[in-house]
Amino acid sequence: MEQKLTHVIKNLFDVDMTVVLTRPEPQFGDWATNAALQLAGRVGKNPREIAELIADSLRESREFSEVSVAGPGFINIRLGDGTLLAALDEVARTDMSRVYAVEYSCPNAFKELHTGHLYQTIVGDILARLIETTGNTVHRTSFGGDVGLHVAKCLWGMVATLDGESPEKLSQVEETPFARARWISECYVKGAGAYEESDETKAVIDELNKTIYAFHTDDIHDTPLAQMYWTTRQWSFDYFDAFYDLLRVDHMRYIPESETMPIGMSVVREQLEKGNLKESEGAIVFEGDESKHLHTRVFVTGRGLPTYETKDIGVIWLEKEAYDFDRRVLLTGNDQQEYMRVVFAAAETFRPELTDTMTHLTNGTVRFGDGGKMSSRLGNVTRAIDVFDTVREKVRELVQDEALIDTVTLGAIKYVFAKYKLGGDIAFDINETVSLAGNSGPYIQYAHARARSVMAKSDKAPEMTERYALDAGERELVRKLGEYSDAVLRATTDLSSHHICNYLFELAQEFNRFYEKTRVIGSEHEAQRLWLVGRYADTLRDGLGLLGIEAPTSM
RNA sequence: GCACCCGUAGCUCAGCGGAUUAGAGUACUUGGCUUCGAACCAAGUGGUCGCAAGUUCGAAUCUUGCCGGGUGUACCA
Repeated sequence: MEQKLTHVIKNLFDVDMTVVLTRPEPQFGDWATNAALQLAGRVGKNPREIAELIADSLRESREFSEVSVAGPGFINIRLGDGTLLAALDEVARTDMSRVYAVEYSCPNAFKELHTGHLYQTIVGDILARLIETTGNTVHRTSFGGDVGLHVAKCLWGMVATLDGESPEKLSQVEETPFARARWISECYVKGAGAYEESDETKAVIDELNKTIYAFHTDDIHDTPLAQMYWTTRQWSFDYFDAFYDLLRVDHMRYIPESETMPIGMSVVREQLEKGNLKESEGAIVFEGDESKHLHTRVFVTGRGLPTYETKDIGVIWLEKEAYDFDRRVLLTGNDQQEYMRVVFAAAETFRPELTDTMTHLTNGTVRFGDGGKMSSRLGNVTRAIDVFDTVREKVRELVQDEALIDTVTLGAIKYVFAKYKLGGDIAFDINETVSLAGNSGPYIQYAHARARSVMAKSDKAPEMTERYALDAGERELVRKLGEYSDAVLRATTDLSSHHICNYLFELAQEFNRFYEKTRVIGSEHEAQRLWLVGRYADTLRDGLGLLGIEAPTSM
């Protein structure tokens, strides 16, 4: 389409321009362009005049059933039914064939996943899939701390809880990944409290912190404390996997801090020698550039300990080594935006080939609705599992089939996180999330199931030919179906899933309008209409699939 | 102080490579199921797109300045 218009314009006015086509209101046509208005200045003619010339030229083609000029000079184009139907099979996806590292979720070991992780895991999973569908290779990674003060507090809490450095007593803890994570979390709370309360304990925990580092640097596995550490560390990893299974998302490679730290440290030593890092007040820092609004950040503290900057550099190096990525996409909370700018700037200084290969996306925080009854019951929920369980309880009231409860629960949760543009805070209203009405996951799932059920009721074979004359309702539906690839393209180029949600919802509404006034089964056009219903159901299924949401055939 | 993000209907949000009459959901009002799944559909109420200038034939969209909210700003992550 665009090319055809570009060609026409070139012929008429000898001007090269990229024509932008938009989807206007149905009353205007299937496509519209304001090219004539843009040309007016360059050609020195009245825009309506230009538009008429272009329109005349387009009218010669059989593809268009109607070309009109409206308003100040818009060209509205209506396609012939055959062309409209044929366009459904045109896929506007580009094969990029690049290698991507996509990093998201990033929970710390020895802690439970909270709401932010839930949001980020789901969004990250969708982003990775979107990148993959455009023909790229994707390596999913997640990065978190398995060493550090939070681990020391936790380990101290374990010792206190078990009344000694007794790894054998760990068998007292209930043997499921979630129960173990819960227990570890309780130990952390105990340790964190003790750390604040007494200076003596604080000193002990600080010492413990060093001991834990030594478990890695000196490869210590046999002391009772080391056994406790390595065992519960593995519990943490098992818990992450269990959670990702529960969410039915792809697993990512978990890269623990202990692994990136030595890499980061060696980069720091190397860059200190090259002069890219400087010593300042006893610390090793990357000096910011005022003109670029980059602030100075510490890479190694005055006490010789690496900061997260160093560990993050380590992750980048490790991923580059492991995957030789062409591009790297990182998803974090938006509080890390400025911090990451500095890390990226440092990475690009150290290794210029990385310049412009890394993208940092940020997500806002999940806010819970206030005022509603359900939200007050949720209270100050921050654990991911609590959100999951609460939504599941609500779904249980509405879905009878036990086997579908998790599917619908995940449909609701994933959709509500996917439907917002990335970046802003999102309001999480429990009632709206599980509501099967409105722009929600279950609404789309239900719409799909309903369409499949209509299909199942007929014994005729769906059939469509390009010569079939569409009636008004059918035509609207076909037009909307044709916008699917646009929505996917927008989502992949913007790396934002909300375009898909908006589209799927609009499509479902369009279908419901069609279905309301059009008889399918028993109609003389049954075969063609079944074909449309099938096409519609497939589109819903594929779109939900991109969002990582299953589309059951009945519910 | 400086930097970044945000400000669109009562609420939650799309739209922002300028363009035909600013859209959805929700809430509220009304109408529609003895016929394919009404978790639906139709109609209505509701907005000086934070404010003010500027660029343009044309600005929610681009520029600048304000106001308001959030976040970050050297040894935490």
